[in-house]
Amino acid sequence: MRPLGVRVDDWLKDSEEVGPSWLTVDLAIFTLRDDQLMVLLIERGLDPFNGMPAMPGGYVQKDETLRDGALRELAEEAGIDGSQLHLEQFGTYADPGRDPRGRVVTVAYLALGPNLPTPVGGTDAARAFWAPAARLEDGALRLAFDHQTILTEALEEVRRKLEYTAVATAFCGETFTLRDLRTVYEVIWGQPLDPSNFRRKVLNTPGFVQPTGDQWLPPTGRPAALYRRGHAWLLNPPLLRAATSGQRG
Amino acid sequence: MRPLGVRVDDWLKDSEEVGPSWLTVDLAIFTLRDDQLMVLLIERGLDPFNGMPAMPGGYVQKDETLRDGALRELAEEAGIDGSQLHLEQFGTYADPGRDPRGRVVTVAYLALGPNLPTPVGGTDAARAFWAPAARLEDGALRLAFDHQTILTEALEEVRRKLEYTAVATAFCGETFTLRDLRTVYEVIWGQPLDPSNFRRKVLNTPGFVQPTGDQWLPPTGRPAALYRRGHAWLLNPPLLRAATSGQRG
DNA sequence: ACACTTATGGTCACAGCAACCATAACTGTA
DNA sequence: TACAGTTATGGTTGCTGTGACCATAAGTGT
Repeated sequence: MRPLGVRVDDWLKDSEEVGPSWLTVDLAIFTLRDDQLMVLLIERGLDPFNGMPAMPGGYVQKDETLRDGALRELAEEAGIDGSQLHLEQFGTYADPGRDPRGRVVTVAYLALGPNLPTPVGGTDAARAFWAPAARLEDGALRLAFDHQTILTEALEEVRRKLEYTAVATAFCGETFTLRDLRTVYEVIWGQPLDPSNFRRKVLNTPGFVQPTGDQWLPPTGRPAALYRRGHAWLLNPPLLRAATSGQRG
Repeated sequence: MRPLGVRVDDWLKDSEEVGPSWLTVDLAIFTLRDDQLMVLLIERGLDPFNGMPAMPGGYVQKDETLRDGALRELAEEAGIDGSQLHLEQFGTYADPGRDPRGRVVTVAYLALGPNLPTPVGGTDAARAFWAPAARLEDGALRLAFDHQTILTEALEEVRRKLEYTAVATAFCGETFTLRDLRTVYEVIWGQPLDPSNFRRKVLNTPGFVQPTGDQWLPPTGRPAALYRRGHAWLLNPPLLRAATSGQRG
C-alpha cells in the first residue's frame, strides 16, 4: 500500500481516531418500461457479495466531481448516456459496518430517464438488468451492502418529488403527450388519475410543460398535442396525490 | 504517514485513478434569536483559511456514524446538546478543489433549534458566534472553503421545507403558542402572515400540532393556548407561501 | 371604567379541485 | 357511407380551502 498523498492537520496526524475512507457513488436508476417502474441492478462480479444484485456504482476517481463520477459509472456499468437524463444527489451513506472492506462512503444519486435501453454488460458488473421497483418493498429481493435501504429511500424520494417538482417529465422523452405524463404519475403512485382533471392541473401550473405545436397520432383515437418540459422545477401549486387512505401527515 | 488500514478491490489496488479521502461533517446550525434567523459560524483556528469564518464541523472518526459525528461536533464546537434539536443530512460536497489539503468529502447537516445559547468557545474553533442568516445572501460575508455555497443551499432548503414539512416546530421549544410558530414562518419567509388564517391552516392540518391544555400568559393581551409537536412530518395540505412576486415554479 | 394588546373565532367572495358529462377527431369495420 | 370503438379535449357542478377582513374574548395597565 502506498502512503497517502494528502496533507492533514497536525491534530489529525496525531490522532488514531480518524482514518482514510474510500469514496464511491451508487446509482438509483429508475425508468418506465411496459407501464412499470423499473430499477436497474447489476449482479456483482467481485467479493464481497459476489453474485448478489446491487446498485450500479463505483469508486470516485481523483480529481473527479461526484457528478462526473456518477455520469462515468452510468456509462460504464449501464451503458447509458447520462447527459440526457435527470441526475440528482439524494443521500450519503457511511455507516462503519456497511462495507466489510473498511470505511467506504457512498453518495447515492437518483437517475431518471425515459424508457432506457436494456443495459449491456458493463465493465465491472457481471450482468445488468431491470427489476420492477415494487420488488424493493415486498422483501422478495436481497441486495448487497445496504443497497436495499438506499433504493427504498430513493423510491420514496421519487414518489414525494413527483408531487412538488416537475421531475415526472424526466421519465418522458424530449416531447410527450399529456397521456404520457399522466401515465408516469399513475404508474409511480399506483392509482389512476382523471385525464381531464390532470390536464387542467398541469396546464394551469405555469412552466410545467410547453406546447410544441406538433401532434402525435395514436394507433387509435384522437390525435394528442405534444409538449416539452417547461422551465419550472418547483410546482406551485403542487400536484398532490388524493389523500385517500393512510395518514395525511 | 501510516499505511491504510483497509482492504480494497484488486482493481482498485492496481489503479492510480482512485485515492483515499477524508470524511468530515459540517453543520448548518440555524436558530431564531431576536426575531432573526441566525446561523452559527466559527472562526477557524488552523490553516487553511486560518482566521476566517466557517461552518462548525470536523472529521468523522473511525467507527462513528455520520449522525454521531455530527452530534459530537455539535457538542465540541458549539457546546450544544444535539439530542434536543432537529438534525438532518442535506447534501454532500466533494469537489476535488474544495479543500487544499486533498480530497476532503464533507457531509452537510442541517441543525435547527429553538433560541440556542450563545456558544462557548469550542475545542478546535478559536471562537463561535451567531450571524444573521441574511448576511449569507447579500455577499457581505466571506467564508472558508465552499461554505458560502453550502450555507446558502441550506438556507434555501429550510425555506422550502417550511412549506411541506412540520420542520418549523424545530425552531420552537417543547411547548409553544401558535404565535411562536407563526413567528418562525414570518421570520424565515420574511413576510407577515394573517394570525387568523395561519391558525386555521395549522389546526386543520392533521398531526401538525397537539394542544397541551396549558396556557401561556403574555406580558399583555389574552392568554394563548400551548401546543406541542404533532406526529406528522409531511404536511398535507402544505402550508404554501403566498405566490406574490417572482416565478411560481 | 377605560384604552391597549393579543388570541381566538367567524364571514364572505373566490380559486382550485374531484367527479362527472359532452364533444372532437381519429381508427377500423360493416 | 354509416357506424361503433377509442382517445383527447373541453365544460359543468358542488365542495373545500384560502385570503382579506371584521368581531369578540381575555388579559394588561391607567
